[in-house]
This record gives sequence, structure tokens and C-alpha cells, in this order.
Amino acid sequence: MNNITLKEIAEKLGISITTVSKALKNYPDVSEKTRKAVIDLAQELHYTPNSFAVNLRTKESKTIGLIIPEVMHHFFSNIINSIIEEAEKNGYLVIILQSNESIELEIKQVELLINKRVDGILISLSNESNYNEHLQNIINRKIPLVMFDKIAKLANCSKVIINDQKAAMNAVQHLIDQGCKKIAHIRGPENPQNAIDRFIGYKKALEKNNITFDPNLVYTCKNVTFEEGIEFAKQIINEHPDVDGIFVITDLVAVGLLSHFNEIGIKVPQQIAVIGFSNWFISQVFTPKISTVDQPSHEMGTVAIKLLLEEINSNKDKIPFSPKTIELDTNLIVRESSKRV
Amino acid sequence: MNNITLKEIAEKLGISITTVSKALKNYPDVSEKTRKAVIDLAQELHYTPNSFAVNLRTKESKTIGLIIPEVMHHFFSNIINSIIEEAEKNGYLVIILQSNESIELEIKQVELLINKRVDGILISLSNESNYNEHLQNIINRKIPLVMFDKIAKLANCSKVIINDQKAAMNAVQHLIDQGCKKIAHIRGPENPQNAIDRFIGYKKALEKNNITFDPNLVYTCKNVTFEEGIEFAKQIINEHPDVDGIFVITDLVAVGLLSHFNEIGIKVPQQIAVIGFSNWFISQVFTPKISTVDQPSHEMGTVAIKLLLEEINSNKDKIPFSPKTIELDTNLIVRESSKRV
DNA sequence: TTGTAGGCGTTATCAG
DNA sequence: CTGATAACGCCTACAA
Repeated sequence: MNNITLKEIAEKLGISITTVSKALKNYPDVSEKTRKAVIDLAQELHYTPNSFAVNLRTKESKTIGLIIPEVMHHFFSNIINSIIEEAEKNGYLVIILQSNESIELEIKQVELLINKRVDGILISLSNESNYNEHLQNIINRKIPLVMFDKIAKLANCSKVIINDQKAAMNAVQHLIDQGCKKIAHIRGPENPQNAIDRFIGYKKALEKNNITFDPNLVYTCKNVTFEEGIEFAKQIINEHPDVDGIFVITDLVAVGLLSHFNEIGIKVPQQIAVIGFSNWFISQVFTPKISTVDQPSHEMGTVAIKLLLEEINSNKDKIPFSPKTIELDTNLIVRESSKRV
Repeated sequence: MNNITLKEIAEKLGISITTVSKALKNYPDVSEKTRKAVIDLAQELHYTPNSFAVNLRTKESKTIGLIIPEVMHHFFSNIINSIIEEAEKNGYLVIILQSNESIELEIKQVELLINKRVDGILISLSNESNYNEHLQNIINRKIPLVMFDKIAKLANCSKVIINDQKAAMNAVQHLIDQGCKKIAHIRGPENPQNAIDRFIGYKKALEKNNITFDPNLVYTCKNVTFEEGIEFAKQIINEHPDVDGIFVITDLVAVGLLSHFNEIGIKVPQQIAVIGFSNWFISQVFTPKISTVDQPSHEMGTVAIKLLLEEINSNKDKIPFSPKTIELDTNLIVRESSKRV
């Protein structure tokens, strides 16, 4: 049952390895008879090419690397889904690594993937990452690279993103439309681009509606967790009891927030209207159902890997490839937590 | 910046490839001076061994394959986490594939992994799988295999499981202790072992308490989804309005169930007490908070990969390895949905 | 139409 | 202590 090689097939058939190889790869210069004999025997013996040898010969691994900050987040596990699927369709397998939002880990993992000689890398950056050396390194080595969701603006590679500013603006505008006058923002960490953009969107919406921006109403997550949501809920009630609307960086944190509000009997949305981001599954079943911004996670994964494969194939054919940035649409989803009818 | 080989280092230093190789691998029979020269130059040139060549030579890929039914499920994304992490610690990378609960896909994916020549395979079976040919195939080829959570009892390989029967019995006993007299069970599909075992546990608990088992009170999920939960809620209310307790195959379905109960105003746990399984995050924030059985997902992943690595290493050292089955403890978590104090 | 030879980059054996 | 040589399995000019 063990690993059949071209050599063994050749010996059994009394022909050369070359001919066997050619027959199996449908080269034109093999007689019909030989070809059939080879193919039949190969099938009978369950021949499969030794991928190690093929890799070495072709310098391709038919493997791509995927680095994400956190498998457990709804948005990312959704994306993994589509990436794996699309990769498989195209004959690629996916090695997944998790940076845990740590740049140190991310650096190591990039190195692992480079050493593994994956054919391309998909990455969503950790909160600590900018366009650092490890990422430049990938590009310098001409390894196809696509960033998605959490990107480094400066990087000269393909990117798949949403318009975080616009999406945030719409979300906050919605709160204002519901009559909110004093809107707080629970933002993501200082560094990542999407946290920055959502924060800018928040400010722009206020500005547009002539509401003066108050930095004291901005709370900054460190870890973007459920627990932080609870913590900020307490703080807000304490420091700004008259806040009547909150825009939250992501649904998970909003869930923490609302859990606390539920517990102490604050009425949502009547007293405080809340909107999250990313449309986690939990938001549609939580009480109250949580308003949010839907990100096309599945599509984002698919587009990202398609871009990557495009670049891989261009390189193979020696066609020049220019990085593209693709922006996907988001969708405001209004549910109970912000709807004041 | 491109790929440095042993040959290049050897040429620059005017020594043989062999010596370079030995120096880098700390063979004892290289002079200190040569070793240093080699290591210094290698570092300067950022030499990393070509993994394709290493794979071919050593017949190892330092890669393991992981097949799971569904990335999106809380339990599995949790497990992915620990597997990736533990693998990385030991110098292995993980290729992840998703069977979508389809045996057809699973078969293909096993084939892909075998052809890729991964060093070992971790699998949690699809709902449609038993100990079928594709799994036997793995074992026949002497590729180390560990099954976890959803296993095939007959397979002669290592397994990591929980005691589903016992856990289910405890859950149902708890409902009985809360005064439930007529307990329904929403079970998983017919085939998978854990659905069967939980069902058996349910029956045993009834038996032990002299409650006659009524097959009409058993509802069988096809896809184990939130939507099915809603559907069964309707059916149960319709067909057995006097049911006062429900044991559900998994929290996700329980969430569907409870959403419907909330909507139509059925009081949980007073009218109907509900307990789920797997301790999804959502269960601790849902209203009412959902009682459940905690599975040690993180530990399960860690134990599974450790077993796999143990087998891989035994094989390398030609030490015989006997498959082990490890059973992990579960934990009954009582929350609002079943607590009738 | 078939086969020979060389090479991908590394490692292991064995001789010097 | 060092190096020549072969082998891992496959692919592809080139020759016959």
C-alpha cells in the first residue's frame, strides 16, 4: 500500500521513468498504447505524485498562509470559512496562524510562512502592527500578499477593506436621527486603522450635525472584549449619566455594555440607544436585539483569496501585477437597541 | 535578497557543501573555526533551508492536517485555537479543512491531506461519517491519526472524547431535580456517536427516576441550527403543551428554542426548564442565561495534538505506539434557564 | 516515440 | 576534520 513512485511504475512496465512521467501528464509524444498501460497501472496502484518532489521541482507549494488576530471572533471565523473554501476550489490548501493581536507573534508567524515557502500570504493585522519590517520583508521577497480588514495603508500590496469611516458615520447619523443628543463612542485601540477610521466617522457625523465633539465621551478599548463592555458601561453611567446614545467598535463589546444596562435596569433604547459593528450572530438574539453594521465577511474572504491567486498566477506567467484595493459595501442593520420609533 | 543555498555559502567560503551542512547542524566533526565562519555567513545572508528539499530528504512535512465539520461553531473555533498554538510550539504548522458535515467533502479532504503528505491528521467527523474507507485508508498508510469529539468507535486510532452519556444523564437528572416531570429531548442527527450517547444518557436518567420514556418527546435535528431550535419550540408547544423540561443537543439550538419561548411569552424556567450543551459564549449573556454542560474544548485540542505528536515521534524512533483513548471531564453549569430555586 | 542525463537543495554514508 | 558521492522523486531539454 505504500508510496508508489514513477520509478516503480516504469520498472513494472519495463519502460523509462521519463515515458511514465510524460504519459501521466498527457504529453503528446507518447503512443496511445503506452499511455493507456501507464495510466491503468498508475490507477491500479493508486499512484499519486510525491508532493515533496513536485514542490522542489516546481518551486511551488500549492499552499497559502493565513494570519488572523483571533480565530474566535465571529467575523474572522466567518472569513476563514470562505478562504478555505475558495482556496480548495483552486487547488490550494491553507495554513492558518493566529497572532493573538501581538505583533511579536505575527512577526514569528510571517517568518514561519516564508520559511515554509507558501505561495502567498493573506493577513489581517494585529492591533499592534503597522507597516513594519516583517511585512515589507514579504513584499521584498516578491511573495504575493493581500491584506484584508485590518490593513496597513502604506503597504504596497493588494487590500480588501470596507469604508469604515463611512459606515461609522452612517451608524452615528442613525443615532442622531433617533433623537440622540449626547453620543458616546467606545472605540478600538489607538493603533489599528479600522479603529481610527471608525472614530473619524463618529466625529464627522457629529460635526455634520453641529454637535460639538467631546473627547471625554470617547472610551478606548484595550482588548475589545465582553468584559471591557461591562466596564465601560459602568464608567459611562458614572461619568456621563446623561449620555443617550453609544456607538461601539464591535458587537461583542456592545453585548457587555448592554448586559450591564440590563442588569441595572437602564432602558435601551429609550434612555440610551446603542449600535455596534460587524453583525455578530449574537446580536440578533440578544435582548434587546442589537443594531449593528453588517460587514460582508464571507465576500471579503473570497475576494481576498481571489486577488491573491491572481497575483500568484501573474507571477507564474511573468505578467506584471499591480496591487489593487477593493472596497466592499457595508449595511446598516437597525434593530431594537437603537430604534425609538 | 533571494534564496540562499548551501551551495552558495560553500562557494563563498571555498569549502564543500557537506561541511557547510554539518556546521549548520552542529555536527561534532567540524572545526570550531569553520563552524563559526559558516554560521556567521549564513546569518549575514539570511540563509534558511529550503523546506521543499528538506521535506523530500527527510520525508517529513512538519505539517499536520485538521478536518472539522464547521469552523463557525463556538466549540470548534475554540479547539482550532489550542491546536494551532500547541502545534506551533512543537514546530508544526496546521492545514485546516472544513467538511461542512458532508462525508463526501470529508473524503476529498482526507485525500488532499494524504497527497500533501502531512505528518499526521486530526479529525472530528462529519455527521454523515462512520468508520468508512477513507479513515481506514489513513490508518492503513500508517499516517498518525487522532479523532476528537466526534469519533468512530471502531477506528483503531487515538481518540479524545468526553463521556457524553454521563454528561447528558447529569443534565437530565438536574432537570428532574428541579421538579420536571415531562422532559423532552432535542437530539442531534441519527448517526453521530455523540448524539447517540447523549440520547442514551437522556433515557438512562429517565429510567433511573422511573419516568417512562416516550419516543414522541424526542425531536431530531437535521442541521443543528438556530432555526431548527425555533421550529422545534413551535412543535413542542403544539404537540406537548405540558412538557416542563427540555434537554437540547447543543446551546445554539437552545438559543433558537428560547428565542421563540421569549417571543410567545412562555416562562423559562417556571413553565419549561431548558438545558443545553457545550457552553457557548452566547449562553452566558442570553436572557435568560442558559444552563449547559461545559466541554473542555481548549484542553481537548491540546490533548489531541499532543497524542498525535506522540505517535509521530514514536514512529520516527521506530517505537511501537498503541492508540489511546482519553476521556475528559465535563461540568454541569446551572444558570437561569433551569434553576427553579 | 522513447530514453538519457542533469538538476531542484538537502542530508547521510563513507572514504580520505 | 573534510569532502566526494549518492539518493530523495520528479521534471524537462536534448539526443537517439
